[in-house]
Amino acid sequence: MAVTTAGRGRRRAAAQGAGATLGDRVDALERQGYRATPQRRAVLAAVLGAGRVNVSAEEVCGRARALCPTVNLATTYRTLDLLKRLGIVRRVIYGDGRGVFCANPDPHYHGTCLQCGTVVDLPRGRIADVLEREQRGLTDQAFAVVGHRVEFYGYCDACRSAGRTGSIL
Amino acid sequence: MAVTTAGRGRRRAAAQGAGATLGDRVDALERQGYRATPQRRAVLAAVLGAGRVNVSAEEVCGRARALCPTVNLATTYRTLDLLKRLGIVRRVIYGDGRGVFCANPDPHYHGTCLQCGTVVDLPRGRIADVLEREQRGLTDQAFAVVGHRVEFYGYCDACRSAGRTGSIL
DNA sequence: GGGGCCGATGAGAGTCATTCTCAACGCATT
DNA sequence: AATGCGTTGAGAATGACTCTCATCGGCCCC
Ligand SMILES: [Zn+2]
Ligand SMILES: [Zn+2]
Ligand SMILES: [Zn+2]
Ligand SMILES: [Zn+2]
Repeated sequence: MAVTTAGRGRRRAAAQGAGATLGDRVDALERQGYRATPQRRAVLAAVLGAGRVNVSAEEVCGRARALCPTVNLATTYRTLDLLKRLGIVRRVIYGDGRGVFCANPDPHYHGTCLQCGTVVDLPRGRIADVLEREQRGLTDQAFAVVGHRVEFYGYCDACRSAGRTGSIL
Repeated sequence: MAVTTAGRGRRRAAAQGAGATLGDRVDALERQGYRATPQRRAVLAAVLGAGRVNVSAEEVCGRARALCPTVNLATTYRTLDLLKRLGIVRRVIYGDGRGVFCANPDPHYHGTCLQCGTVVDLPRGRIADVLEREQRGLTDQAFAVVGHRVEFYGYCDACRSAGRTGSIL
């Protein structure tokens, strides 16, 4: 995959949602007044290309360097933070406090492997509305609940087939 | 509150659950072969005395020092980790990756204040079994789900009455 | 009632992810 | 060419947490 500067403004305006492409995110970036530098394109491509498995900032930086060798870890953090503010990526914290990044625009959950710490996307079921109903009842005079977050844990394919069932928690 | 060395072995054996006291935890500690040193008693008292609001290791250390001035931050971490292994405290990670400790033995949820980061205990509703049913359906060939964690977020009393509604996330 | 044993401790150094600082750079505008 | 400004790389700084190691304090045995 190569990162080019082509394509500005000649794509349909599918900025958000499941069908959004790399170019759409570049457009979104520029529409908000940010420059789509080679570094930012590379970070964007790296995090979008990670697929179902979520990636740490360091991994994103490594993948981005394959597309633009000058990408620096500080720039990676800066860009990921920018993308987070624009709603393009999510930052997920798992059990031991490390952060990973997810560019999946569809509503979904996250599952953390108890053995190796890998964080994968899981399809969304029908929990959300139950949780939303519940969270209204949780509000009392000491705390007003406005949202929630669910995290599942278990074992990834690699760890399961290797018979590893330890726990990092 | 003072931390004494008295009471070993002359309390009823209510080691776990809602009615457990400081002394019960001391017993549990010694029954497993660990010494109930003044430092450990102080850390235990500090984390038990925190109430509904969960506390960071540094806060625990500060509170513990009021009971035993020699308590060190390293000892606080060591003791909290020991208490976690014994099931006496829980470590909760909130949105920005910081850890807080909770000694509430009853099943309950945690709510994080989006403004100040305070983590409070919230009563458990009837979500748990819905989630457990759901998590079975989430298991596929790429990930085996074995558990889950829910975290609510909102605004604590202090921030609400001060009209602060920012977000640390 | 002194000596060894061993778990526990304090102080400080080390680690690791993340953030900050600052001089240099790219690129557009004059 | 000179100016301006958003962006960048390198490295220092931060902050939560962990590790190392010399020392401490009971405890058992003689
Ligand atoms: Zn995701
Ligand atoms: Zn795994
Ligand atoms: Zn709690
Ligand atoms: Zn608050």
